[in-house]
Amino acid sequence: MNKRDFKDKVYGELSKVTKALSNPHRLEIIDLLAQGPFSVEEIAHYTGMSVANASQHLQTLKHAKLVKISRNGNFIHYSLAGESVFHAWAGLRELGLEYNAEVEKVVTDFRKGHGEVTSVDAASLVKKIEKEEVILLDVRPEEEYNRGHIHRAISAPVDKLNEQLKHLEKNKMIVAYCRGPFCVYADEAVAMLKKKGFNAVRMNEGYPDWALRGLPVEHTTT
Amino acid sequence: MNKRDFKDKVYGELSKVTKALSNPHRLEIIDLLAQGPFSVEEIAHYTGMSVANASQHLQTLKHAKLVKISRNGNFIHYSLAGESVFHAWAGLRELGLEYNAEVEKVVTDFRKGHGEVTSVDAASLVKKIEKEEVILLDVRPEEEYNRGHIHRAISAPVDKLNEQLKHLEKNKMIVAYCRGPFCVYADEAVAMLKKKGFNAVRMNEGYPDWALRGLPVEHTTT
DNA sequence: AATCTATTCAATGGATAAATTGAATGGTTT
DNA sequence: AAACCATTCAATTTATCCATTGAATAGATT
Repeated sequence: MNKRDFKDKVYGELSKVTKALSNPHRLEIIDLLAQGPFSVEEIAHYTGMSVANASQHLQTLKHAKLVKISRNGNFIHYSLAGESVFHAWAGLRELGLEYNAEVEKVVTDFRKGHGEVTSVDAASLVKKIEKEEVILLDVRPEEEYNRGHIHRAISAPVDKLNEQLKHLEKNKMIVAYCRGPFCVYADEAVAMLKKKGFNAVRMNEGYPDWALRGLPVEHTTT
Repeated sequence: MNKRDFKDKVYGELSKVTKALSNPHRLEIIDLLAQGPFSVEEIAHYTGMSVANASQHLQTLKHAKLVKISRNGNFIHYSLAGESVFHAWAGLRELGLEYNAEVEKVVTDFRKGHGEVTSVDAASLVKKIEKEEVILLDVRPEEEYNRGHIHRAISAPVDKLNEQLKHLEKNKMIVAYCRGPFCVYADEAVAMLKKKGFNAVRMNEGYPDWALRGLPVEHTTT
């Protein structure tokens, strides 16, 4: 095998992976699967695709070795093939947020539309959370909280947040987090909390970012 | 802007970036530009494309904000738009090498074809290099060495390596590095050195990986 | 100002990707 | 074993991508 053939093969193989990542729906799927396993129907519903279409995209991701499957009764659950898939996704996310003004603009505009949602980063929160100087809310669906969440976080799915308001102290800062920087649950939660007079901000990083850095989490040992 | 529109916009914008990365030629260009700026003609020559075709791909990369240009006399030099482009590329590279058996197979097969080239990683070398227990050869074209290289590395372009052989000590281990894990210069150099009776290995990481980690380098201050 | 030259553009034809529809598959459960 | 259900496949249409060719552009040099 000569030099040129080698290069063609290497970059060709790698481009199979990047090709699988070159579609908005598939990126959304990757971002979702970073939370854990989901069935095809759940994925289709969450991403607003038809089941057949979602299935096709999942096949594409599977052939690129980006996701893997596991059967669970009648359902097939898809999840990321490994840690470096999330790692690579995080790299692309960062690239988008740092160098593509469009992406950043869309995100900040959306947050302004929700009443100036301000965000904080994980690093500045670790100690405050441990000392219980802030209240940490996990506003993802309860199912995802149960799979794993940040240490000391309280489950408060955004659509059931109303019921929990009375148990929250008004004088403590409230930090809401969800799936990641593009997840809107935290924005909705912060907007609602501020309307009710709470001092609330969102954390940019999601659960998977936190967990990958080895910061304290709680999860069911399986 | 509602939830769905927001997601469509965010993942849509991000997919423009991944789409730009979804072509083998463009990946090769990114990998090359990690070494520094190159003209269109140089890029075309190195990647074996026609100039017009290379230019088109470069336009694609430019629109995705992955590369930037700078004029230099009659030439336009392309380089990576920033550090997180290399970062994201490194993430994808790792993904390919870890989860895509094909990529790894191609690389190891190629090295076997060059007489069992063994490789070492940067971490294990830092101290040995500083103590001068090993000889470190930069086998990239001299031009790239001049732009920046690892501290204590000797420039020994693979096509001129022959002349330098007499100055090398036979009893020290020789480590060759080049552009990165997919760069073949180091393999060629190691194969040649071993044939002549030297104790040679290749380093997987290239100059940009080394520099990004903040390990000691020398470069022209511009 | 005219020429030179690296780079880009525009147009073409062939190849590949995406959403939709409806049918098929293959484990589960009754 | 039959019925069921989540998922996948096959076929179609539409849209987008890629390499090639030859012409155009826009800085730099003379």
